[in-house]
Parts: sequence; C-alpha cells; structure tokens
Amino acid sequence: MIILTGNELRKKFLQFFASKNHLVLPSYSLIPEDDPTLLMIGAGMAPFKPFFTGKMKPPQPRIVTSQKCVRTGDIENVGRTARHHTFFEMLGNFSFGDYFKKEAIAWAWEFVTEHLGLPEDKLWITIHTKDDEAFEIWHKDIGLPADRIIRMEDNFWEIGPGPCGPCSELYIDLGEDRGCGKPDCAVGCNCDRYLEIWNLVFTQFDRDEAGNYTPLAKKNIDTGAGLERIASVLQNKRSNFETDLLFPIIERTCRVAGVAYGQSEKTDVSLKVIADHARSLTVMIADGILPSNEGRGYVLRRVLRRAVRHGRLMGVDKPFLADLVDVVADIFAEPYPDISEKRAFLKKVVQLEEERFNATLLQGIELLNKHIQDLKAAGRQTLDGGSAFKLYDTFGFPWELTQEILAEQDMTLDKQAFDAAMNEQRERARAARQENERIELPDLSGVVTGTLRADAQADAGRVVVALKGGQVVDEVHDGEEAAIILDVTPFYAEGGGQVGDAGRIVGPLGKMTVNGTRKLPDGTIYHIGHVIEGVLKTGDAVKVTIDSRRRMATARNHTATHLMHAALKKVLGSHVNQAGSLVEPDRLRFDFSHFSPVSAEELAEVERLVNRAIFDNIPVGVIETTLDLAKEMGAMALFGEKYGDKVRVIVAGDFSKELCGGTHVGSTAEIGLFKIVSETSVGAGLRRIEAVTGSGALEYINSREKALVTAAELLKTRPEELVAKVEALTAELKEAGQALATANTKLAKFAVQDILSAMQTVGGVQLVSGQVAAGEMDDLRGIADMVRDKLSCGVVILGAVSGEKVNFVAMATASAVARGIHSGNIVKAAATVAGGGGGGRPDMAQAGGKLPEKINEAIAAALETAKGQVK
RNA sequence: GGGGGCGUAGCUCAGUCGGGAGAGCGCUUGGCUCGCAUUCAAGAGGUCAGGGGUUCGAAUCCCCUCGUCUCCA
Repeated sequence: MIILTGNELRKKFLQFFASKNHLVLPSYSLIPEDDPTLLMIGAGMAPFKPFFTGKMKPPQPRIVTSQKCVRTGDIENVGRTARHHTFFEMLGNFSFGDYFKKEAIAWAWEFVTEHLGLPEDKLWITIHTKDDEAFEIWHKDIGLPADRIIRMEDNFWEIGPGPCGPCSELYIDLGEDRGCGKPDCAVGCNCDRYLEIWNLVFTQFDRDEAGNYTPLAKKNIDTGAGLERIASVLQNKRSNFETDLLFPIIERTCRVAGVAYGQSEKTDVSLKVIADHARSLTVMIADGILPSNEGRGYVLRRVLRRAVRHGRLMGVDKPFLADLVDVVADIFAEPYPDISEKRAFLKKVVQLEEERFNATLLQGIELLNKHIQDLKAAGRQTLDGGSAFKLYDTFGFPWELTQEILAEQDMTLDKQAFDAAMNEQRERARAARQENERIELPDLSGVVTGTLRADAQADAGRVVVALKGGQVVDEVHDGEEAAIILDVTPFYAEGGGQVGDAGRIVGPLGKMTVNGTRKLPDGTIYHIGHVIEGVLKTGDAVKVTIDSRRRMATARNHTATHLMHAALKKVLGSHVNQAGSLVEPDRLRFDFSHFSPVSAEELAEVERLVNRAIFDNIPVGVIETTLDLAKEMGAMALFGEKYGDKVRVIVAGDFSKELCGGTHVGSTAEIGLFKIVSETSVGAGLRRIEAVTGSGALEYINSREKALVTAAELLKTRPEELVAKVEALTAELKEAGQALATANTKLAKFAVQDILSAMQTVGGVQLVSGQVAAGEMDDLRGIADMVRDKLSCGVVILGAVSGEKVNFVAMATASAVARGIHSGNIVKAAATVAGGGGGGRPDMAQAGGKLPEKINEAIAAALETAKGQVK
C-alpha cells in the first residue's frame, strides 16, 4: 500500500483518468447552476444531471472531477462516526454514452490495486442481485474469486423517474480488530471493519412515471469515491478525521481549547464536529454563500453555530472559528487557491457571525433564567415544552443548552412536548411547501447544438429548433408564445445578471417579437417571444434585428456596474464583493458584502469616482484569456466564477478589470452620467445599491428638479432659497404653535373661572360640569386639570365639541375617589347619551360620542351619575 | 416557501385592561466649586418603522408592507 497525502491522492485520481482520455474539470461551485431543485451540490454527479438525462451534450463524453460536496441531512451523526461529514470531496469518473461496465470496473480495479497499492485479497465487491454482467466482469475479466463478489438487492441507484441502474461497490477489509466481532460480521455490516471506498453506478435504464424500466440507448457511468475515506485507508488512520485533510484543524482546536485529542469520548466528538464544520463553512462562504435565515445561508449559519456550540462544550467562550479558517485555507491551498485569496473576507464573515450568535445566546440565557426563577417560585422542576420550544424556535437558543442549564439547577425540560411542538412546526412547513417549479429543459438530444454559434454582426439566420411550452414543434403560429433557436444569432442571452436582448425575428411567412434571450446550461442561445404574424417554421431563413436602444441602455448600466464595483472597493475597502447583480435597460441593482450602512458621504464619493471615470472617457476593452492570466492581470473574479478554457476580461483603463460575459460600452463616456438612487439592506452583511445612467439618470434628476421647483413655487420662493425658506417657516410655525398654546392657556383659565362658578356640592363633594371650547382631547384634558387643581374634594366633568364628534373628560381628586367617585363610570353615562363609549380610571377618564348636539344632555346625565356615586 | 419574536428620544429599554408617551445614559444651559472630577436644577430631543382598518378614543387590537432576529423546509 502506498502512503499518500489527500492532495496527492486527489491529483493521482485525476491524472489516472486523464490518462484514460477523460477531460479533467475543476470542482463546480457548491451553488448549483440552473437547478432550483437543489440547495447545494451534494454529489459528484449533481452538476452533470443534464448530461445524464441526455438533454444536454457534455463537452466530452469522458469527464473526471473531484467535486466539493455539502450534505447536512445527517448532520447529527457527524463527529460520532469515523466518516460522516457535512463537507467532503467526491472523486468521480463519468461516461456519457461512451464506455460502460467493462471499462469502469477494470479501471477502478487498476487504480486501487496498481496505483494505490491496496492489497487485492482485502478487497470485496458488491453487485446488484440480477447483474450477471457485472459478476462476469469481476469474476472472469478481473479474476476475483466468486465468494468475494456479493449480490445485494439494494445495489440499485434511482431517484424517482429518470435514468437509473444497478451499481457495484468496492469494499476494503480493514481487519478483524476494527470490526464488531460478531460471528456474522461481513460486508454491509454497520461496523468499521468493511469500508466502502468506491461506488460504480451503471445507468442503463430509464424509469418512467409508471415504474417501467426501458434500457437506455446511451448507457452512462457515474462513479463516486470519497476522498477522505480513501485517504484514511492510505494513511492507515482509524477515521477520516485523522487524515491530513482534517487533523490540522483538530490540532489547532486542541490548542485553543486546551484539550488533547483522544482524551475523552466527549471532547473528541466536539473536536471532530468542529473540524468538519470548519471545512464546510469555509468552503461555503468561499463559494459565495453568506449567513442568513433562509436557503443556503441558513444551512451555513446552522453549521457555523453548531461549531461554536461544540467549542463552548469544551469551555471555549471566545471567538475561535476565524482562526480555523486559516487552517482550512492552508489545507486547501493547492486544490482551491481561491479560499486562500479570500481569506480575510472569510474570516470577517465568520467572526461577525460568531459575535451575532453570542448575542442570541446571551439573550436566551436571560430568558431562560427568568423561566428558572418562575419555576423555583412555583416549586416546580420541569420546564414545559412550549416555553422550551419558543426559546429555540423564536430566539434561536439551542435546546441542548437549555437542557444543560436546567440540569445545573436539578431541573429538566419536557422533551416530549418539545418534540411534539417541533414536529408540528415541521408539518406546517411541509404542508406549505409547494412543488418546486421545475424548469423543464427542452429535450434537445436529437439536435446537433455543437455547430450553433453566436455572431454579433449577424443579421440573418435559420430556425433550427422551434419550441412551444418546452416541446419541440415544427412550426409556431400567430398569437403563440414560443422559443426559437437559430443556427447563428447576434442576440445576447441573459447572464451574469444582465437581461437578454430583445428584438425581432422575421421569416418569409411570419414575424416574432423577441422579449428576452436566454441560454441553456450548455450555452445554446434561445429567443423567447410572441409570434405576431403568420408562421415560423423549422428551417426558415430569417432576418433578425436587435432593439439596439435597449441594448445600449443595458450596456451603459453594465459598464457602470463595473465602475461602481471598483469605486466601492476603493471607498469602502477590499472586503466589498459582488453578491448579486441585475442589469436592465432602466436601472442597475448591485448587491455586495459590507457590514454597515453606506453613509451619505461614502455614497457621494462612490458616485463622484464613477462620474470622474465617465468624464475621463476611458476606452473599455475586452480581453479573451485564461482564468489564470486574468487573475495575474488583477481582474476581479467573482464568487462561483465558472472555470473554462477562455474567460473575458472587461478592462476600463486602470480603473476596473473584471471577468464578465456581458455587453459593454466602447468607452466610459458613453455612459453619460451615473446617479445612485438608493442604498438599502438585503440581509446581514449585505447591502444593495440601485443606480441609473444615461437618459435614466437624466430622467431621475429631472423628476427631482421638478419636485424642487414645485415645492419652491408652493412656498413662493426660488429653488436656491428653498432651504432658507423652509428653515424660516419651520421656526415661524414653532413660534406660532407656542403662541397659540399660551393663548389657549389664557382662554382656558377664563373657562375655568366660568365653570367653577357653577359648582354644586353634594354631601361635601364638589361637582363641576360644563361645556368648553377645546378642539382637541389634549386641550380638554388641560382645562380639566386646572379645574381639578382648584378643588379640595371633588370631580370635574367637561364636554367639548370637536368637529362632528364630541369629547368628554372627567377628573376627580383622590379624596373624591375615596368618597365613591368613579370618573370612568361618569364619562360612560355621558357617552351613552352622546352615541359613543368611554372609560378610564377612577381619577381620570375620557370618552367620546358622535352626537355633538346632545352634549348638554350628556353632561347632565354624567352629573346625575356623579351625584349618585357620593357615599 | 411557511411559522414565531422584535421595531418607542442620539443609545439601552419600560409602557399593566385600549383612555395623559416614560426611565437610565448621553446632549444643552444654569447652580455649587479657584478649577476639575462630582453633584444639584432646568431644558431640548418623538412620524411610537410605514400604510390601512376597528373604535368616541390605538404605542397598545386586526390586516398589509418594510427592516431585523429566529426556527422549519
């Protein structure tokens, strides 16, 4: 057996299959492209789905990759077993209608025995029960004894309808001492003795909705071998965590936590969890995922917080994950250099999220302490499931932590009720979930798409495919929504956030307006639109015209986006990275990572820099080169940038260099003018800027100016004096308000005199009532206040007409309340008469009604009620 | 996509049953003091996130939107 590092193993695998004429592709981003049904890439074959279904043609029939994968389905097992991970790399060789079982098996055997030097007598094979073909190859061609080839019923790979087939797995016997010791221990046993190292899937059937299996004309091979697993075998380690792909992270964590690996079961689990999670969170962020409360971002957040919690279990209460990002970046320096390059950014994201989590923990502890006090006061020892669940569900406090803290107080939580609440939540989510709208790829297996091309100069072409509702048809008619594929097209497809071109396709017998242009994952461009006249047929020679005004406006916004991206980096710092971009003819929208709102000054500076670049009239050039050379030039490469042979770099002098496939202006001056319209938040650590250029900017400024002029006209002044005018008016208004208030107070004082003069006394309690002029409830209360303050022991009842309504207020001195006066009931009596309602405290109450004409009658009724209350 | 919490003065937050918008810190001014720390007093500061509804009356109840936190998928 040969000892190899993880990096050597990965390289060796790729090289081996390259020598068998496979195209070596770098790992795809974790974010699936054009596949909304997938949250994240979780298998080596996932990026190749369209090739397997035959709907899309692969660049070559033989491909080999080492694919980054994230799976969080059985996250609970991570750390408890030798090889569960949330992040792993899958080595795989793929055949799309090319070689099949014979070669796949032979090469797998050749690789593990000759290139990895695994001992032949320790290798075991499983095949599907009915797969005699595989048995023959393993037994006859390879020469493996029949008793080491085991037939298993569940060696069949399928997910719903679609391509499927039997599979064959390679196992290695790691020796009796690694096993469970049971007499029936064999391949397939749950213990660690027999380790599955490679799964070869032979997709040879197509399963339809009814469950019928028909043999595929073009059979495929899809294999997957866990890099970490094989590394553990080659490095003679008992678990994946001890390989050089993970152990450095454990070592660093040990230093931080002050523990040693192998000391106790409990800390070992935490160390493994942290090592695993550190890898997945680093790679996720490097692929452009940011912590959030939904989708992929939430997966990331959960993984990160779980790691923090395990740190705390070992007594680490200060942030530590950012350090581990360094270790991960070092481990992956060779295969994934982008991680190293983005190191500072990754650490910042991790650090902020750790701090955020600390805040939620503190909040949760405070809430839990309140619960504990309540429980103690009530002499109880079990926290009800509802409260525990709310702590978890609403405040994000880990329930295990709740349990631990309760245990310190000799208390428990009602886990059953907690689980019930959790299941309810799950059910709710499941019920609400509607089937993800699948983007049906048109079946283009019968079409040669390799000869199609894009040519910006083209003004004519031929209809190669016509589509209606995702189905290939021979012709499309007047009034129908359709999609057209041309043999050559000048249309630019939607991509990189830029909307596709619009325009017109005119054939000999019909016309179609093109509303949008899109691209299939293999690059085939199709035009979506509405047939407005006659008919378009496959084979038709057509004339094409592009809406050039729209394209020009879009190009202005696109180039401006690049300039703004560069300006943002200059003004805010290098942590600014594009997180999303939308380029339309009317506006541009740009999302980027930044950790606080962008101040007005910073926005003004960005705007100034961009406009200066526009006024400098910098030529915009397009350079086609390789990704490596582009990076050397210092071009900004975005997250999840697709690696291909050729990349386009858009260069605007020294100001901006960025990888991009979109349309741009020839020189920055064509943008005309750049104006930021808004700056908002789109989530934690993410900001969004919307801006306009060219005629859009002019329109924006015009509408602003119009508002300014109108406002100035309304205030009878000129726009340039508007600010001074508004300041003066505001001061004047305030003064007038104060003058009014003092005048009202004076008037109120007279009113108070008036009302007091009509005082009655019943049983020693002074009763005052009357109607006053008070437009607002506040004024009415003010007057009542003054009247009450003149009373030694009494109650005041006042009414006032306010527009079409009437208000009442009653106030009583404390002594009067002691004598039985209840203001609330007094105003209720008034309100009943006046067609309303009311209430309040014994010493103060207010009410209202809709019948102002009954104000006197109402006050009289209130007075009678008050009289009756005196004890 | 679905559920829950939160949004009140510059900051941290209280606001009970629907009935008078508050506290602490900070800020301004003044007093005590040779001066400073301190302390005392007065004052400024509010679109109760925004919009709609119910009600005589809404920070408070209902609906929608936005922001933010959180759980589920």
